Amino acid sequence: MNAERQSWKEVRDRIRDQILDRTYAPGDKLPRDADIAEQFGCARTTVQRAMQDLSDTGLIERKRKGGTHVRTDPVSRATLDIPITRLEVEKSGATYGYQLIDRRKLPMPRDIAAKLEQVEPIPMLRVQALHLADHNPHIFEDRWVSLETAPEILDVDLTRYSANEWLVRNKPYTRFDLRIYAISADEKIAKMLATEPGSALLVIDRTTWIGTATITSVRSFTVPGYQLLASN
Amino acid sequence: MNAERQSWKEVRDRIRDQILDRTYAPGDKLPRDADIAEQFGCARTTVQRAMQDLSDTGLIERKRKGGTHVRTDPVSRATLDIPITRLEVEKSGATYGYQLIDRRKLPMPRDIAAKLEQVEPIPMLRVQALHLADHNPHIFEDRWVSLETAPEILDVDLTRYSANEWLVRNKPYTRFDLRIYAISADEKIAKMLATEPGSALLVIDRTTWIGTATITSVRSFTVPGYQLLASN
DNA sequence: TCCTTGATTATGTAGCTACATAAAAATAAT
DNA sequence: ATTATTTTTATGTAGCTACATAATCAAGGA
Repeated sequence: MNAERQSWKEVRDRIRDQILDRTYAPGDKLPRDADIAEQFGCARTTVQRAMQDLSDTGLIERKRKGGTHVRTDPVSRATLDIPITRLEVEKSGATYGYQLIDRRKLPMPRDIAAKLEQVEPIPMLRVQALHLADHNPHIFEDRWVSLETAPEILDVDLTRYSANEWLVRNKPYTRFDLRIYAISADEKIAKMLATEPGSALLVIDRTTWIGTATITSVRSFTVPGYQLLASN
Repeated sequence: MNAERQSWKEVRDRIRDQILDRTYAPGDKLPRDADIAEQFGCARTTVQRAMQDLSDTGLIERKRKGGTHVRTDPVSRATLDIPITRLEVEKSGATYGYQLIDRRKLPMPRDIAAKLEQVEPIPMLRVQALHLADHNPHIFEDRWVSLETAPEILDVDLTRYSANEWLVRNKPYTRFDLRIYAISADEKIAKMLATEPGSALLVIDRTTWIGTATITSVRSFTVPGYQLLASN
């Protein structure tokens, strides 16, 4: 007869349970996929999928020939979703507003060049804009856009549409880089976000590439109290 | 004869390219997996794997019977790795140091209860500790540990080993929740981190569960200048 | 002893088939 | 017309086989 079909998620959970209850302690070697498959009465494919998932989430480590080991130092691997700012605001139930502060072609400053991993200076458009939630400042973004990769941005009416939105829709990236930190608001930023100079702000630096070509680099200054959420 | 074997990653990249070059624009419906498979001369399984990956990274959306569509509002999905603090410090090349500030059984305060999604008050251990990098303050952690889920923590010598490390090694979680924000350092925290009151700090709130049982909730105050990195 | 080379082996991946499942579309019943 | 039911269909998943690949281990040679 045949055992019940079991999904790889069930198998994953059972293996995870065995790790949690110390059947397999940190550092221990797990049996070969084939053996586990036999033990569970399922196909090796299924075990492989389960193992792959456990490996992805950082609970185990797998090496060809070396076998599977329970990680001694499991990492917390969280998924961070960064949506378009407008959608984020609207999802919270607030009315979204947008305001262009400045837009001009400028030579690429040194620090931006570094972030873009760009040696040759390329023409760029600098766009500063404010995102509002219920008419209150929400995020101030200071953005540099490559005019080599995205020259069409020059024809976009940035007083009406945010570069954020236009780029995300029209210039999909293949790679990006995030940097999250806190700063004290200086005079200018404080005024922009209608807060006090010196208040602590969460800043999100994001740079995107398509292939090796640079698209854009943004520094987003969030309003005091802003929180980034993640989970698994 | 047979076409060359192709990996699902190649297939994924080719499909992604077609999306990037607007063969399939945002909102467009992609052909059925089977048709793409035929077009590419590979098995449907391979296309399925490729599609699954594109779906995971937020570029496309898939629905049974509904088919596959290019997302109109692609999300940036980043993976955030949060290692054990000691390893993070050591990886940066600095010497790690640890210092227990306080450790006591306390009734569970209201805000912690909320974070733990805990209705009934349970006995908890509060642990405050400082992580050092090259003898300088690096992260100050304010932690609440459930004595129901992790009673063994009472037997751990927390003056020598950090609760962070002990928990991560001994109490694997099945779920966690992250919250990242910025605060201005108050007197106490400033002193702890050897910085000025009012400086902007990145704070990481992390709560973990095993099943529905709560394990711990930590608030980590990072030293000024601390950065969280993520990428895809 | 050290280095190279080759065999071994556990995981990784592709292709196939078969069936499950959700959702849309078509049809029947009210 | 509107609702309920059935059929259709595209994705999702499991199991199988076959082969690829990387890491390890063992054997052989300088």
